[in-house]
Amino acid sequence: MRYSRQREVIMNVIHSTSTHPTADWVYKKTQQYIPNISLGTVYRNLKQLESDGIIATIHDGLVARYDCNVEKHDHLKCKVCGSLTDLKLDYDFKSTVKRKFNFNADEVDLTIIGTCSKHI
Amino acid sequence: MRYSRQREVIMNVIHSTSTHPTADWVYKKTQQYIPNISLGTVYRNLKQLESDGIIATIHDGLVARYDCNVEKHDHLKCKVCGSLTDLKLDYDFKSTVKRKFNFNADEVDLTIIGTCSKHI
DNA sequence: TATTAATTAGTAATGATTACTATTAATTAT
DNA sequence: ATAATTAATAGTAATCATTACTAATTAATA
Repeated sequence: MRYSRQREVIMNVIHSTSTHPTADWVYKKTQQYIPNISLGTVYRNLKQLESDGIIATIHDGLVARYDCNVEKHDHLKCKVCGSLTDLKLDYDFKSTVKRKFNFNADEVDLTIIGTCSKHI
Repeated sequence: MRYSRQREVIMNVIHSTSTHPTADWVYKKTQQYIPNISLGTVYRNLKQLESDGIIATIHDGLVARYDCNVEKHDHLKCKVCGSLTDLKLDYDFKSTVKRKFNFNADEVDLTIIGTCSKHI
């Protein structure tokens, strides 16, 4: 993978926020630095950065969000404002599903849906 | 909500499988009974059945799947064949997130990704 | 049986994402 | 430093899942 200014800006934009932005949000933000950047370039680079393990993709309903936190973690999703917050829970389901289903678990995708502290 | 043959067939189709079908799969299946059924009708009814608590929607990556099992449960997703299997795990995260984040949890969306018994 | 309003088929529109192509630009060998 | 090579880009068209729209149909009801 060789250098491109577009990719560098995209990386910086993603690392500048913890809001788990969508591709469109990243696109609009990068346009502030490279006005004629293409949406396809954003998508291509996000995919590339993910496969290089530099960012992570979160499927939030029907849109993809991107996360610069690549360590395994879980999310809190607020029904009211739609915000997504990182958290790390403690669990170990691997042995359970191996025993009960002979299923080899690799990862756990866990989101808790509810109301965040701002809207209680 | 008043009776329609389309909705009845859609319900029967969903209850005839445990594969968590997509809207398109349901559409093709209902066409075997009502050849000129409209895809929009399928979507509208799936949404209606969900809001009546008769079926549940599962967001699998970027497509929606539908489940006649409306009791709270979790899923095993196989990376190889894409299959989705129901299971019920034991956990209680509500008190933890209330204490740590003052977050009011309503539901947990939990999927374990890995390899199912058929492909080990 | 006539009236009313929910439901439908068919089609167009939307929104997110991917594919395509000619051009540009980062690297590499000269 | 310059030319050759090829990854990456901008711009646009295409795709896929889903939703919106509208005139016609049909289940419930008075």
